[in-house]
Amino acid sequence: MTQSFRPRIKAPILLNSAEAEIIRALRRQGCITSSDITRMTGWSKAKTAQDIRDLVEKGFLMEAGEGISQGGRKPRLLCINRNLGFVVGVDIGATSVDVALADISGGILQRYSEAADVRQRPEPFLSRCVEIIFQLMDLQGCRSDQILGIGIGVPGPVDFARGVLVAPPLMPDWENFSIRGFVKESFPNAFVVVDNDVNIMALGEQRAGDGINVDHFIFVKIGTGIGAGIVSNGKIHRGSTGCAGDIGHICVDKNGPICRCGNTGCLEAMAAGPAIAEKAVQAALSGSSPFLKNLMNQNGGVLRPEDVNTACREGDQAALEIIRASGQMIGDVLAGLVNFFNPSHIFIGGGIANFGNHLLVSIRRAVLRRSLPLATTHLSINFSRMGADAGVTGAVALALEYLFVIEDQPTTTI
Amino acid sequence: MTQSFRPRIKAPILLNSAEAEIIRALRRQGCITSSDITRMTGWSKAKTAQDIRDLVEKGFLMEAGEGISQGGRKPRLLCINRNLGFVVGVDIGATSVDVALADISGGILQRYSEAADVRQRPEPFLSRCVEIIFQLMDLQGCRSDQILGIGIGVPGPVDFARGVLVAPPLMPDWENFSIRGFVKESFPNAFVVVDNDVNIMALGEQRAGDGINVDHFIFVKIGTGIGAGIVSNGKIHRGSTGCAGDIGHICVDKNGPICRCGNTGCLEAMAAGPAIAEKAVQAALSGSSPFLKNLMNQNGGVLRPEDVNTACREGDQAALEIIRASGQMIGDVLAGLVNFFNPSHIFIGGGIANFGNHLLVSIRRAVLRRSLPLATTHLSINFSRMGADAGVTGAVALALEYLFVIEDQPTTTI
DNA sequence: GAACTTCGTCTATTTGATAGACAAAGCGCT
DNA sequence: AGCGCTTTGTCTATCAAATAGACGAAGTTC
Repeated sequence: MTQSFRPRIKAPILLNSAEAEIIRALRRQGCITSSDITRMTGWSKAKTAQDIRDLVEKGFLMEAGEGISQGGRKPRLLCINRNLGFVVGVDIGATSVDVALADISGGILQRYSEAADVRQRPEPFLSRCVEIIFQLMDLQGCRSDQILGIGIGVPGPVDFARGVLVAPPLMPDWENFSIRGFVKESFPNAFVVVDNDVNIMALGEQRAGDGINVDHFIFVKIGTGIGAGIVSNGKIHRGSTGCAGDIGHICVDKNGPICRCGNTGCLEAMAAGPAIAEKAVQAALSGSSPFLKNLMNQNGGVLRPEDVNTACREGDQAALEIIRASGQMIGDVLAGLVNFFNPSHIFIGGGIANFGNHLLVSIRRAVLRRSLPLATTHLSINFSRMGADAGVTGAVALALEYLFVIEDQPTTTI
Repeated sequence: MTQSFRPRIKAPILLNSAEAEIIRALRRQGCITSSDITRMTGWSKAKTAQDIRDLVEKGFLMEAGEGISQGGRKPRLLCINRNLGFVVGVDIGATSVDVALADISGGILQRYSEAADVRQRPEPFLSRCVEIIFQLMDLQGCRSDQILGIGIGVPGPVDFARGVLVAPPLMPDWENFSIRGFVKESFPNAFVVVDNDVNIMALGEQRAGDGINVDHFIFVKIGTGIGAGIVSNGKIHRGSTGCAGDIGHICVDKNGPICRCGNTGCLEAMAAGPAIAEKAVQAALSGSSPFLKNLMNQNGGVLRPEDVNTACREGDQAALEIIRASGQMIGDVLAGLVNFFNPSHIFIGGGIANFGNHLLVSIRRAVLRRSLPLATTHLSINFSRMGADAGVTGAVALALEYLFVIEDQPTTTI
């Protein structure tokens, strides 16, 4: 054996249920011994040993030295073969792109973010993404054919089965463009999955955040737009055409302003980032907030949503009022969704997530006032603690979910 | 063998996945041959024959004569042993109770409805239900120990795991009362499952109505109250505390009337049966509807929601307006839920379901106006065609779902 | 150093499924 | 009626997967 062992693997990776169980245990625990598996699965020692031998032979597992003795002979440790392959998570936002390179068990190895404008055509945008991926691969010493899965989150309605955007308001040029096809040209061995950005954030929260082991939750992203990722019975709910969670265009006030969707008084038009900035400009111009006026002059006549937050921290009353109003409108909509969906957790993320407690308190108050007691007694509403990581973590998780496919799934209901 | 074969079975019935597959095939097709099973499962003839022998021995299957030849030897037909046991479905409404006795494959054998007042204490109410069940059993010649499963739907929020009502507005005396424990005293062999009435209607629509093979839908019941049964990824979504679907208390107008829940402008307070009747009384008194005034005098000063429907059919403009207003409010709420949940179907049932097209058109129009195009292009909004059957059919399906338990479910995700 | 544990391998055995031979039963054509 | 062909159902030999348990290697504890 003159050359190091490097099996050629192609996605998707088919596993039988026994193999899946072993790999799942390894993902959770990192390192594990053969008799650990025997104990947790109830299999005989021989079967466990045989399955492990097979997985090692196929290149999924490798030995990792000896463990500590439990009062007898030292066990041999097993871990996932991190050189088998890699997965990539891409989180495309309206104004930025986040890329992560991860090993096959979901551990992030390299990470990179940069500003980007999603309104350009998909080809140059995605070419730049691919370039970033190659740079991260170089840093890690990873070849193109070792990329086995790529998960991509995009800020618009996705037809999940086809992997294309349908009528995306932010990025009209992307409509029906095959993101999967374009990316796959550079990574022939990879399985490419495209999903809505909020869905991947929800997935990230479920896999690596506070949403772990939570059966029913809603991840609300508040930024330029407002959207929700939904988890029902432990699974992402995408809806019949894949556009579930589009709560930004729920009506809060029939007599409200006109939204870019054409309707009046949509939540997004009244409570999202641009609306907050617009209200701030008005407060500055009307003189009700000297602080904002000052900030606006410094910024060259423009105010961003973050400026309202800054003003609020400095004790500016008008800014506080703007944030409270936003929180209340969001809370009013969430109250209805809590009655309908009865989640145990609501996680709030996106650019607004660092707006601190004033926003959160307003949201909570509105939800508690308008939801049924049975639905709110055990309801937790909090900012996601994952920050910008939720997106890429979820994109990596999405890639992994579709990279490993379990064969022979028997019928689950009668 | 002097006595006919009657095995003693106790719920829940444990099946392995092969047995489950056979029984599922039999449920669908009614009668089936051994080689049919071979073809649809891909198993060898020997395995199929062996499994069938086992199921016949256990009493689940029985032979049903010979089938027609396919060009060779005649096959022996197999069917489910209908004498093995029975299940019961009970649909408790606010003012009525529906009971059905069904065989083990869900076919309804006997059915009975009567008026009942759910506001009384649970013991006498449920005693009457048990009495009805025994009467249906007598008609069918079925013994008490042959009842293997009982599904019960109740009009209020149910803690599904415990099988008790939690803070039910319609039936406060039932709070925390163990329906399961009470019913099980009369049917020691039965597995008793209690669920919300709207959930069982959704289940009925899914199993025996137009919801078959529909992954994501909402069943909306409009009657004295308004509630929704939710199916996500083909499964009932009950939410974290089991009260999902309580859409009757979503706000439609902050300045609206006070609801019994204490809030203002709830959908239920403005668009459900009592609100319709109340508006009709006002229309009668104000003189805007001579027809309703006439009807009210005939009824002794009282108007029911059905009277508005009658008036509308006769061309009464005020009644039409009342119905349209209700439909619009319901549609406005559903529009938000369509954006959030993206179902492919909405089924409308309950006492209002025979209000005809005016209501439906108003609902559809409101939903289409306020929902996103991607969510509505393939959305169907229709009355449930099951009428009063949805409840009991679903209750029977619920009982069956928990009566048969498939062992050794392997992990489905990695 | 003796007694007891744990770990990992190996063998004999059991269990479950398969392939394919074969007989029974039926159809269609001459 | 007879012949060839098909389908059905049973039986047997065989293969594959999992188990139990023996056994030696390697460690710990007293």
